[in-house]
Amino acid sequence: MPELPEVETTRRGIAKHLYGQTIEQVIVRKRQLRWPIPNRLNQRLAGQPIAAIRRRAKYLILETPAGALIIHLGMSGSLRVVATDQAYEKHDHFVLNLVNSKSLRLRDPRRFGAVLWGGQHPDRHTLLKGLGPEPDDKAFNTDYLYRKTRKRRRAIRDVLLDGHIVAGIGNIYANEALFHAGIRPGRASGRISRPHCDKLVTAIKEVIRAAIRAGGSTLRDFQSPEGKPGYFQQTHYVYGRGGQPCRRCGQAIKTRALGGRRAFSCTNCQL
DNA sequence: AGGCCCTCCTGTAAGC
DNA sequence: TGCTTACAGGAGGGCC
Repeated sequence: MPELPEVETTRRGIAKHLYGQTIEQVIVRKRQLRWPIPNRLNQRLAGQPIAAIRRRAKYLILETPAGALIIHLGMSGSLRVVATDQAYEKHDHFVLNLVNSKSLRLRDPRRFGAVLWGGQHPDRHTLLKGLGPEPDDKAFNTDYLYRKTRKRRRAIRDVLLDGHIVAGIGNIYANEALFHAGIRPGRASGRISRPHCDKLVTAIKEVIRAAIRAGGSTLRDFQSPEGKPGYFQQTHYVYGRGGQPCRRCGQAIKTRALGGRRAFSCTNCQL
């Protein structure tokens, strides 16, 4: 569910409650998420101060002197900080109680999320080590995307979803960025010219930056840790707008299945 | 090695 | 109204 902007919104929302705090207790209420939550997290983390909470792609990394906890929200995960004595909600699977009587809770109805032990070097974890650059990284530039797509037949939309090429982009922002760059989602990525790669890189950086500013997109499940919705979906040009008029030219937005996931485009504005 | 497909799970909404 | 079905923002893993 949550893509980079929603995960970053979550990070910012919980960070202010976590900085300088100490973990009192770890409670695993349902161990089987995408992978089983590791044993002994309570022994590892009880008494540990929270040194930082970072984001890499769609992963959140909670750092303590004893090691780092890696959290992924999957499709339906959300994190909130509430009073420890507040009743659990349905699907609250993982809990970090803090010494200040606050509680960080991971709620994840579909259980595609993950809680993993990252040790002293979470960025070397199997799931993180092969990730591509962040969209806002200087390393994610025209030359890089051009090079990565040469001789590739894959649809450009699917390339953007591949975290090993660029980190954190999901179906919403892939479709939105492609609209702004004027490229159809199904175009073979190897056939995209250098000027269009340039447009696309710029569009990705802008769309992601704007979405973070707006607090992400609220679709089915996502809300920020404060319970406020994200507002970016109000500025979607194509995603979720099948059949509706293009905001630029008025032609109906087309929806099509691409690799089992929907792709949205305006066939007039995008070539 | 690239690329395609399947899979995990529940909630929601559309369709009949 | 109520039952059934399709689909959903992720992404690793298996297979060709």
